[in-house]
Amino acid sequence: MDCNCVSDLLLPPVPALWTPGFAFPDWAYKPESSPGSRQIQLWHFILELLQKEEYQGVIAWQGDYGEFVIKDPDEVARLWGIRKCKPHMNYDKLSRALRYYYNKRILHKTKGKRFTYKFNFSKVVLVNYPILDMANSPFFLAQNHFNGGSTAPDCSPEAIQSLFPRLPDSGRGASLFDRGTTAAGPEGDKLRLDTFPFLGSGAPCYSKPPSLLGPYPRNPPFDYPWGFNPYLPGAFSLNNCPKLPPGSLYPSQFYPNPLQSSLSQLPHPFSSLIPPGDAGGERGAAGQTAGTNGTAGGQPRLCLPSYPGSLSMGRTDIGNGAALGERERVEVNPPGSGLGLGLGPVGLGAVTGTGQQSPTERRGGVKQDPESDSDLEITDLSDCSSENENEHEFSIGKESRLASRSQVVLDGKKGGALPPISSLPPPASPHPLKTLMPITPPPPSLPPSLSPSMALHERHRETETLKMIHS
DNA sequence: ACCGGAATGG
DNA sequence: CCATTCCGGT
Repeated sequence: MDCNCVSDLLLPPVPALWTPGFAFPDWAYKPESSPGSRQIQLWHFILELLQKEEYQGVIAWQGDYGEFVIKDPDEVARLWGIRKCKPHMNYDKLSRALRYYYNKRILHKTKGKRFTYKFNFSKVVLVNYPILDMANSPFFLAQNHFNGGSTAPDCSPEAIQSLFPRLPDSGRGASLFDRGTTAAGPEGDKLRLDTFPFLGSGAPCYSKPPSLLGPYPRNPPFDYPWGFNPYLPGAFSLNNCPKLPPGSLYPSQFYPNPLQSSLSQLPHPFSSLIPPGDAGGERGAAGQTAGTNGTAGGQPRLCLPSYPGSLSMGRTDIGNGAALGERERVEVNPPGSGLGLGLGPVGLGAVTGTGQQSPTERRGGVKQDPESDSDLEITDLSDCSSENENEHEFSIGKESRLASRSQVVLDGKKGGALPPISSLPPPASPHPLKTLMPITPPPPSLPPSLSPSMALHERHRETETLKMIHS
């Protein structure tokens, strides 16, 4: 049968980013993930749901960073079934699939809490547009921390390099890579770490990525080498971008673009660049329609390459755009390179007090008690280990390959489907910040010092401090 | 509810 | 590879 899944429909021509001076690697333009444009993956889907307000009654972030609760398992399964054209999908099966992620370290179960899982992004690397992504990725922010700052994120040159295959080297200025004397193939180039101060190895570990450092674009914490400065309006010529359909749950090709989402979260200049018209597109799942605005998913709005589902970060991949393999990846966690991004947990209290969760309590089982995890950020060492014995870093007993793979995860999507600022709830929001934040990741509980009311810069300071303490 | 093995399919 | 489906076991 041909269930008419939306996913089958509209597979838009590959989007592309034409921003001059900001070339993306070939793979970035690939519609889906590298390896043969796979189908949507469950965890991608989960993330998608999570970032959509419409589904908060069904699944939502809750608890620790990266932790989410499936409030309505059946519904989630149903949605997944629709997406995959598997009419007989049910939570049992879906959960089986989720369980497979344990080994891959993409997810793990939060024991003791029903229907609660947690993304493990500590090893996850945002591939596409790391810089911005990191800014948005609460996981990234948080987990680096939580998983023991020790668990360094991939800051190794290799890792980073793999992240920036051959990025922008826009006109002026330094290129991302040091084209060394010796010719460097796609593999030979060395990424200049200094390019990403916040990733920097020697550099100070910012508790937050640049884009979160300050409320306004005014003074970027640092300069962006290749002349690209996300804070500057010209950074992304959104105007020239071909638009894509809203990051809908369906066509995976439409994965929200990190970059864009990042923009949407950036202060005015950028957010305003984002074309309105967004989400909504869903066919109100189970009736919970997109309250936002029912604009059918007709209008495009992405201008970046769609999210490559599972890009492999293997540096080799890059040159050959096509067959990216997920083959052996670079050891991403070189023992020595540990430096974490030290990103603070700060999710910028987006949600803290907001109505992130709709009372769709279900089966009276799902506890909604953020407190349980709400200890300090630091506490979370448990995180992956919530029970996860073998969390001892990577060396997954199984296959190191798996491990690396999970890091590959790139995000892609995290913020993308955020409703355009314009469609966000009225400014009524208590905190201005809120608008800047991803609705997605709710920092369940912030240390007092990080309360949303705190000025951003203050927080930054604060975070820095914490960071120092931690170290 | 949750787990993970096994078989199977795309 | 990534699920999907089934299923026995906790």
